[in-house]
Amino acid sequence: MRESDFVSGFARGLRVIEAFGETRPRLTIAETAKLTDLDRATVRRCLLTLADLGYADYDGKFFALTPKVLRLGHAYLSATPLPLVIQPYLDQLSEKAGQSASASVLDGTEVVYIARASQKRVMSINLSPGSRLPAYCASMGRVLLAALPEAEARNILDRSDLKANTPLTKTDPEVLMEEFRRVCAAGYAVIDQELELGLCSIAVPVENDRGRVVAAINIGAPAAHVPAAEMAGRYLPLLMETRKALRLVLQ
Amino acid sequence: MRESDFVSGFARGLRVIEAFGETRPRLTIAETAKLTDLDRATVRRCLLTLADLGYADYDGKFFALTPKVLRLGHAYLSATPLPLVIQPYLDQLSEKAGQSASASVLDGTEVVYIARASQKRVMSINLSPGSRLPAYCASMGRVLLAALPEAEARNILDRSDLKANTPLTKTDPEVLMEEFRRVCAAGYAVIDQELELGLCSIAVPVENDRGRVVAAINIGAPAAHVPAAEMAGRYLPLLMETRKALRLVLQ
DNA sequence: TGACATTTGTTCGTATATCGCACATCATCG
DNA sequence: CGATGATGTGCGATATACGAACAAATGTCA
Repeated sequence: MRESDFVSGFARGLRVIEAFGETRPRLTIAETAKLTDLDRATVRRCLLTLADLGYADYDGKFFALTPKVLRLGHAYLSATPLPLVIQPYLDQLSEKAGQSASASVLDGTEVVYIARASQKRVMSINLSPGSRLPAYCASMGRVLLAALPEAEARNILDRSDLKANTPLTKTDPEVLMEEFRRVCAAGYAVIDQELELGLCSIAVPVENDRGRVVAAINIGAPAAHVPAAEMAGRYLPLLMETRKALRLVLQ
Repeated sequence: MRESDFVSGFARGLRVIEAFGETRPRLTIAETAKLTDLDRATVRRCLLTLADLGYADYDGKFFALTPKVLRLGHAYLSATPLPLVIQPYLDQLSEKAGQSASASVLDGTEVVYIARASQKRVMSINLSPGSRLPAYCASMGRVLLAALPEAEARNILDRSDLKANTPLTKTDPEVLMEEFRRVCAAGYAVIDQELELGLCSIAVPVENDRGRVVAAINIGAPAAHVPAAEMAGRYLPLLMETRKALRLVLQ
């Protein structure tokens, strides 16, 4: 691609949108400039453009995104058949298992939830389509990374912030790579409270009819209710069944 | 705002993103140009920029959005405390009612779902945060429109495509305006299969501690299970209770 | 099949719009 | 009041959009 085939004004604007998020509901021009590392004048023009298009509100001091920006993300969710196709299977899976079931894809070092069927319980995880988790310590992340060529998986690990969310979190790249090989061979991954204490999950990859891994599905359960050792015995058959059904419908 | 405070390259790029969606997973340059009414060369630059930034994939012929664009919409969901605060209340509400509960805000002529707690049932509605419904025929839309000054509500109706989704859908602007006045006085709205046959719902507005309407919450139920006439009797107390609790925590 | 018409993708020159800097202005606070 | 930090603005250098022309692919019809 030639350099002139790049619209830097557009790229700068997208960076401005991403500056919002994670407890940053309202930003001033100067704050946004610092976060994006762009010139204040540039940021100002982008923010005023967003406001003019209705993607942001402006009270003269603070800018805040409006629900209209959801259209941008929604363009992906509604344009991609994947979430729509997977949802009913997920609903069924969740009902049969009596636990929450989710589907996700890989984006860089993170898994992104594209669909979810949650069970109403006392301990409920606050996840919904669009939510992100670090791939290295999530069950779906493990199967998605395990499906990649080793070099790619290692590259993603290198770029990941491998921190111990709990005392059980595996953070050593070598240990993780070994785990990926095990997951690849077994066809599923179990996480025992590596993301959050008290939470276990089990995931399997989902392939399309050509055998390419296009997503992962998982079942999450409270460790107090289902010990990690029992996850596979209880839920693997259900997951495998769903995986097989999806393989037939995903082109 | 001066004309020079508008970054048209950015605005054009956002239009390109929105061109995807609704059964348009993959677009060529020429298709996108037609949809956005932009020059092919301009569209090409925008799409290549998206691909370069990882927001889109390009196979030499078709462009497709990647999960990364969800970050843009997610910037709103995670930056706005509203969805996060409302979710646990919604979970509780859904559990007590034994039906799906949702929260939404108004965006133009549509309501946008910002949180949802769904019950696993045979007949389950496929809605999630980011989903959109026309406001005029949705229960949450009715209470949100009813909370606006009459002139504004009428303006939105004028801009709406008032079509009869079912034989029960109200499409006459005068009838709807009258309905808004009734909803405003009663403090809740009931929809009897106006959006889809077999689906009833009831909604109430949610105010912050200063009394401003910031969202709406609703409960949806199969008409076969709960006739519209029984919705208020069964669910209004629960909704009012949730509304009252939210009013205390929303600043 | 082959010739023609149509559509699509790409390149290029130039008029125009945007960027980033420097400076002006304004508000806040010790 | 001066210092600090924020927003608004004018201007030259630079980057981008537009339109047209070209190249390549695709479709059409005899």
